[in-house]
Amino acid sequence: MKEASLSLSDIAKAAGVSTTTAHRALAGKGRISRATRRRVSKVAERLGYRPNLIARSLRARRTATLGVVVDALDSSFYAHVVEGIDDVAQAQEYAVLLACSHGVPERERRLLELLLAKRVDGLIVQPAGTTENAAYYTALLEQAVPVAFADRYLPGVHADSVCTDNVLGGYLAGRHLAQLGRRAIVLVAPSAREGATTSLRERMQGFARALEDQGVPAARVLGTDLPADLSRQERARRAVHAHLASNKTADGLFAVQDGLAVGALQALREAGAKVPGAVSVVGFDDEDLCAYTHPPLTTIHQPMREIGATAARLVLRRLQEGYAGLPSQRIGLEPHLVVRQSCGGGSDGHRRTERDA
Amino acid sequence: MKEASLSLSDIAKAAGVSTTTAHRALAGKGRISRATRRRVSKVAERLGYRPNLIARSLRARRTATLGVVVDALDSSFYAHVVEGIDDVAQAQEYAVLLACSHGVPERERRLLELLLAKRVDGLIVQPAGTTENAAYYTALLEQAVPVAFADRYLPGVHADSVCTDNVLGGYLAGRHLAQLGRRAIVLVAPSAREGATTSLRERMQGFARALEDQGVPAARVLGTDLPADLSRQERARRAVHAHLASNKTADGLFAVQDGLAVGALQALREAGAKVPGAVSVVGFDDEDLCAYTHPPLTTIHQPMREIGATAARLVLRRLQEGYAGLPSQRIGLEPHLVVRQSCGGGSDGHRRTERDA
DNA sequence: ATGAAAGCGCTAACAG
DNA sequence: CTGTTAGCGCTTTCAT
Repeated sequence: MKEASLSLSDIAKAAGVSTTTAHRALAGKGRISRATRRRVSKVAERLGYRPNLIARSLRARRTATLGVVVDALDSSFYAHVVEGIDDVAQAQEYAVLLACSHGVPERERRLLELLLAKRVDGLIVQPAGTTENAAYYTALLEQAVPVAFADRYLPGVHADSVCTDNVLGGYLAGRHLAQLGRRAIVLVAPSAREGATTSLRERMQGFARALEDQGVPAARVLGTDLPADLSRQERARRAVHAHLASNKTADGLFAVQDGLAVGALQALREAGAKVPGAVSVVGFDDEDLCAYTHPPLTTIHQPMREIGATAARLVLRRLQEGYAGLPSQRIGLEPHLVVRQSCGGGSDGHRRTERDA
Repeated sequence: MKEASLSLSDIAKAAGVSTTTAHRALAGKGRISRATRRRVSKVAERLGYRPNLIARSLRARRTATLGVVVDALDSSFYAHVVEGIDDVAQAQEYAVLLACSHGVPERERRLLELLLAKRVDGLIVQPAGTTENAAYYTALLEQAVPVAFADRYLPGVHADSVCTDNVLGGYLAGRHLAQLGRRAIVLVAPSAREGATTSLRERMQGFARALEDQGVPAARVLGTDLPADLSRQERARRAVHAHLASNKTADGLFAVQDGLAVGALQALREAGAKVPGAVSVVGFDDEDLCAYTHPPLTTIHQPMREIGATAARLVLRRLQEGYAGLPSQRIGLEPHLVVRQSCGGGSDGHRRTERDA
């Protein structure tokens, strides 16, 4: 068993030079003779020298590490976003410190403090809550910590952010239902906590505007009275059942998250309402499971990987170009409609996007 | 804008004490008067002092960080595993450095070297390949680096590992098909690369043994001749089509990964073979999408979160109890059969496990 | 109860 | 081309 890891000075000693020389040899810069360089390199290799990046970070005051805090990984949505981040980070030789906040603002703050104490160079976060941490983030920005929000943002906090253009996404959903001739349209509301986020609010706004533009009556909102702790699926299932039970009708339904759409589909099936014959259903996110629901779910696709990659690039840009001059930017990536079979019209099972249409 | 972050000595200065005293005040140990302690704490708080964990790590020779390398996050499987790791890590005040190897052994090694250079205290990895990195891992273990494999292991490498009991999982699948009266059973092979992993080999072994125990003819293996770069779904789809086209029959099918099962289901549907009427299909993993396939997929459930959590605990145990004495252990977590509707027999759509059955 | 000093491993400024 | 020295921020002797 080899002993504790070797330091530069061990290598230097073994090669019979000073640590500075050893450093220059391995870093490959500064004046150094070919010969010494090769000799030192060889010794380092032979001994299995592994530079101590902690020491380097202390000295350099940078860690080449990005901190990432997300709600959770259990929906394919954020897993893809993190992959996008990882891609960009690896390409630029950055590492990623990851933690899940489980949507709890206070926990998020605790995690951010930990990452910051570990001196990450920048932060990418899917912010939980709405106003709880706003002042905290503003303070971070004043300290010139590079922060990029992903998927959601906090109004009034001037950090960079990358989201899907949720207003547009909602609009596409609404227009699609309207153009299919649907007139009695309902919308399944998310939980109060999730519904307070910018992304979900914007989806609903865009949706409402589309109906208005198309001269369709505003959508009735379902499920606002349900308990907070239900799963998305169960929440939607109950909301739709309640609606149907009170003898109300619907020929179009928009769920602002795919998870809700799944529950709605289930309720509709249980109630004997044909989808898409009697009711057209549109979801939002385009999670992996959408291709497998009954019937396959027409939904609004978010470019998940791209969200992560763009957020990472935003942070790295600030790191590389210097923080000061750059104004914060809010980037909205373009969503598109994926037509499957839950709305009628797109009956062949092939995925079709707005562009093809 | 506040200036660059404060050090302990800044706090000390502001409080009119030595850095040693400031340290004792904040660390809350060593002899210190109540008064000084409170005073220093107050100053630190007021100034927004954030300890530099990099410096602490350099000094302490530990980082309170776990390194995690996985194939990818894009199937729900590994996303759940990472969540399990994160849970345990957070509970013990550890952070997680995450990177994706995309199944490439050499990239995996490069990432591990990076994490090690960053001086993570331990490693959790889903090892890519079979023998490519075996010597590398053995060397790491000799250097007393705590390594735990998750989901798969490398034969001959004596690291801790946590996997589903894949032999048992395969066995459950085989027995289920046999007990349903299926006799012409086929097995969809994974790609050569994935098929070389311990987990997939063991699934196939367990499956074969079950058929044998039940007196059912050995399964014909489909798709071994397909190109390497197909998606799982497409691979299975083609394999099944080819089988059917050559006028062979099958009344039972086992796919060693859910992704393959999805493609098989698709091919069967395209060919007009009723599932589960004419053919029973069993998958493996119990990914999120299984509940949504046509028909919902009966599959072998792996305790994903638990795999991650257990691997994390294994590494932490070595960290806390000291490395030396502990022999490596291979942990096999119990899988179970989840009966949905792709096999017949479980027709109510409710999820039923072996235990309930 | 408090402080001075050294050192973790690296890098850069400054000689020579 | 090479070496000496100092210091990143923290913790830990070892005094006082």
